[in-house]
Amino acid sequence: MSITPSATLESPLTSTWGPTNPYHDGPLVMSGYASGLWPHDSQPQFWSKYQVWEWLQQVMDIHQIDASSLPFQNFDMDGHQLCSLNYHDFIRAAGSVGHILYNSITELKSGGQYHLDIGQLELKHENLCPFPDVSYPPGEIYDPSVQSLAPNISPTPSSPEIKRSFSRGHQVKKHNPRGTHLWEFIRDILLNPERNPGLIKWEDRTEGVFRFLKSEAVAQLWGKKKNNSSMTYEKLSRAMRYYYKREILERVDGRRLVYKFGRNARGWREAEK
DNA sequence: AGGATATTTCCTGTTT
DNA sequence: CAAACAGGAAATATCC
Repeated sequence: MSITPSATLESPLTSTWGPTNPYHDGPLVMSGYASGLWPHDSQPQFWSKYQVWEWLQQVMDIHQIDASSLPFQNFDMDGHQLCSLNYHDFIRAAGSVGHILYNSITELKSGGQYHLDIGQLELKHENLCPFPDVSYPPGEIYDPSVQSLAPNISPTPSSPEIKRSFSRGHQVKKHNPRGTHLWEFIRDILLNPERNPGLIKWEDRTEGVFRFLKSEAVAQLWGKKKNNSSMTYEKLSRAMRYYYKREILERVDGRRLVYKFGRNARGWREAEK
């Protein structure tokens, strides 16, 4: 599997994503996925090149790794090709973050279960991470600044256009304050069990019930995303409660720290119902 | 410039 | 008692 040195370096996806990105080298580079359109309902094998990039961006977001340090050009491929890469391919293509990406895609491939005999589906034990990861402190507040991973893969001065605005088909609809809405942020963490340091856990996957395991850590991560270091679970939960009225979340009383996706929350289901 | 949307911040009271 | 949960109000941040 060669990493395809990207012949089509600047494909159609290189428009620009926000000429107004106020924080150039800021801690965050903003996520780039269109709200509600995250293709989690499809198998990675079927992702388009664009979706592969969205996945890359999301994994970077969740790990608080500056996405500009990731050579997206090395992933100029569709989901089928992505799924054929082995661990070393990822290391070659992404350096030290390669193993995170590998774990993520492996998780998605096996977790996403079923057919598509592309020849993988090896290892499917989420508890058996084949590679030692940067494991976040088990019971500590996950310190986002611990980018112990690929802190520098040469900050590629040539601004890697992770950007979006793929005028293809739909997308770019509403407006959301900086990238993702809170519920999408939560959903995406849930959908990335790979290196999710036990922040949130599914209680009932098919029903959309989940529980915060490390509420304050999630709040910190959310705050990090919104560039708000004073975010707390107290405040985050207020925002969560506002979702009840909008039916993005359903109330789950009795169980503390437990929420459930409502009819207006999209993209969290396994296959679709 | 201004309205709409989505939180963020604060707070008082209740429940677990 | 220490967390969570509940919502109302008002302040903010972004978007378009």
